[in-house]
Amino acid sequence: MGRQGASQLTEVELQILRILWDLGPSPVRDIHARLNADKGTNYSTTVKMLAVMLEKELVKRDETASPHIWRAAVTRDSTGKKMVKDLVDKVYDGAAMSLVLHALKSAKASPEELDEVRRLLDELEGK
Amino acid sequence: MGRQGASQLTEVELQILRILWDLGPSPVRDIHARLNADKGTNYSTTVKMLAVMLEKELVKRDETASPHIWRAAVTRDSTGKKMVKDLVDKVYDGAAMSLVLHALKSAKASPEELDEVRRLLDELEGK
DNA sequence: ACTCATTAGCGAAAGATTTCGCTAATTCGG
DNA sequence: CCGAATTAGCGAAATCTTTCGCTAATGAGT
Repeated sequence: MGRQGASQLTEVELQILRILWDLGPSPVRDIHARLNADKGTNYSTTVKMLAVMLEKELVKRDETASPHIWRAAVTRDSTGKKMVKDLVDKVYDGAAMSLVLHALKSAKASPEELDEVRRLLDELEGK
Repeated sequence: MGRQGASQLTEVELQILRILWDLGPSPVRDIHARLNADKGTNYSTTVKMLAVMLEKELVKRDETASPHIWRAAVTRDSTGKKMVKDLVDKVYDGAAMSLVLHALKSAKASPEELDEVRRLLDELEGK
C-alpha cells in the first residue's frame, strides 16, 4: 500500500535550496557546513540529498571543477511563486487576498516596501 | 536511520482539513465522500487518517453522536497564518513583502478586496 | 432476537523521505 | 610516488506518511 505521486519540495530539499540561494554556487563542503549547523546531519546525508535533487533537477552540478560545484537550478522567486500559488489554492481556495492580508499583518515592512505594495495596488486598479 | 521531528501538515491532513472547513462538522461518511472524489481512496483510509489527526489534535470528535461527528480543531485562518509565516521564513527569509507581491500579482482580486488591502496598508503606515 | 448494513478501529504493508555506513576515487603534502 | 585526507557515491536502513484488509461493534429493519 502507501502513497502515490503529487510532490512538492520536501523539507530538506527546501533547506538546501535556501542554502544555495544564500551562498551561491558552492562545493558540498560548504553546503554541508550550513546544513549540519541547522540540523546536525552527516556529510553523507548532504551528498545524498544533493544527488536526489540533481535527479529531480532542482540543482545543477559542475563536475569539471574539483571539488564539484553545485548550484540551485530553480530560483527563489519562481519557487516562492509556485509555493504561494499552492498555498492559496490549498488553504484559501484560490482567494489570494486572505493570504495577502495575513502576510501583510505579520510582516515588519519598511515604508518603502509598503509603498511598493501600494504602487502595485494602483497598477492593478488601473490608475 | 531515518528522520526526526519537525513536521508540518501533511498533504492528506490538509486535504481533510479543507473538507472539514468546507462542510463543517460531519460524519466520516461525508468526509470520505469528498476525499474519495478527490483521490479515490478507501473508506478505511479516511477513518485512519482521521484517527491520526485526532492524535495530533488537528480534529475533534463527538462520540456521543452516532455516527460520530468530526470537526476541525484548527481554523482555516490560523492554519493559513501559520503556513504563510512558515513560507515567508523558509523561502523569503522573513521578507514577507516579496510574498505579498507574488500573491497580489497572481491574484484575481476584486476592487473591494484591493480596497481592503489598501485600508490595511493605510493602517500600517499609521495614517 | 436475527440478519444485514453501516461504522469504528487495529495493525501491518506500501510508498516516500531522510539518514548514514562503508567503499572507491581523487587530491594533497611530503 | 606514497600515505593521509578529502570528496563522491551506492545501497540499505530508519522514520514518516498513506493505504487498506480484516475484524469488531453498533444500529436498523423485520
